[in-house]
Amino acid sequence: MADFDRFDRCEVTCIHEEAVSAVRQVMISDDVAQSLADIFKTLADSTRVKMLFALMHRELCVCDLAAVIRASESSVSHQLRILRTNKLVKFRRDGKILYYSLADDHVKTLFKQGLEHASHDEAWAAQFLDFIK
Amino acid sequence: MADFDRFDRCEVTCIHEEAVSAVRQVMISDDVAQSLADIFKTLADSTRVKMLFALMHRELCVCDLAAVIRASESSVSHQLRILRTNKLVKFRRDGKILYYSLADDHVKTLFKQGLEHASHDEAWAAQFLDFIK
DNA sequence: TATACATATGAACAGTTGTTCATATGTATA
DNA sequence: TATACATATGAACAACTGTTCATATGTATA
Repeated sequence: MADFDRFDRCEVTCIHEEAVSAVRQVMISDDVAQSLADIFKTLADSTRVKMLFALMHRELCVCDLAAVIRASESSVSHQLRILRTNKLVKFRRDGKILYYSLADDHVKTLFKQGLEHASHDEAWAAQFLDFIK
Repeated sequence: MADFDRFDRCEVTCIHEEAVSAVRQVMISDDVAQSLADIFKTLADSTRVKMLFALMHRELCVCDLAAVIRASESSVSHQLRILRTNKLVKFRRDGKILYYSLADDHVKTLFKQGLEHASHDEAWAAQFLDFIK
């Protein structure tokens, strides 16, 4: 670590010292980088993407969610736990049934940005961006 | 699949048919869900998050990038390939040195949204959101 | 209290991912 | 053309992730 700070690792000969120290000044900590990565990790699975997209439309129970995305209820339940842990969804109970819904609007915004990046100038994303609003 | 479409799987008894078919109407395709998941997957690693955050500040060569985030040059090079493939970074060559930079502003926006979700009412994200602009 | 049922949880397993180490590629300079 | 060096790539391996299957929990109703 001290070695790193002095830029004196002999294997590395091309370092632009000013550039490196300038960027280090503003660099995020490992913890923050990890938190950020964790959010994206939560969204980095097509099953969860489909679940969140469905919940964007309306609240749904576990079993409906499974039917909508054509997945097993067990799988959906496992994934819901991940979404719950990461505060992306909330739920209310009505008898035996749990109704899940989006915790807030962050997911919508993230999906919007994600689709805009994915689509570039392609047209297929237009209707979904439109739906997201 | 026909079974699914008719909602007649005997194991599933709690389906709200109207809800399920309503959401299916607007549901994204598997391909779109996968594309969206792939974008987030690209951002779902703290090494890549740090690399992108560094490149948000200024363009850097592979070796500088490695020094900034304290990772091996080989690892950084592997990760850069992933970022290149997913069109998040671009590069220019100057002699033997390759300078990498962000491909566009989508990453900034995604990080901003991600941090806002992660931070909720916590203060630690303020300076980074401020830096991102 | 017994039964049914919606959902949750745990263990197991295959598939994926990130790092390291060794080696290859491509560019500049002697 | 030979050497140095910045970067890329491939193979190998450990760590992680998502699904399935079996089982548990919790709630309503008979």
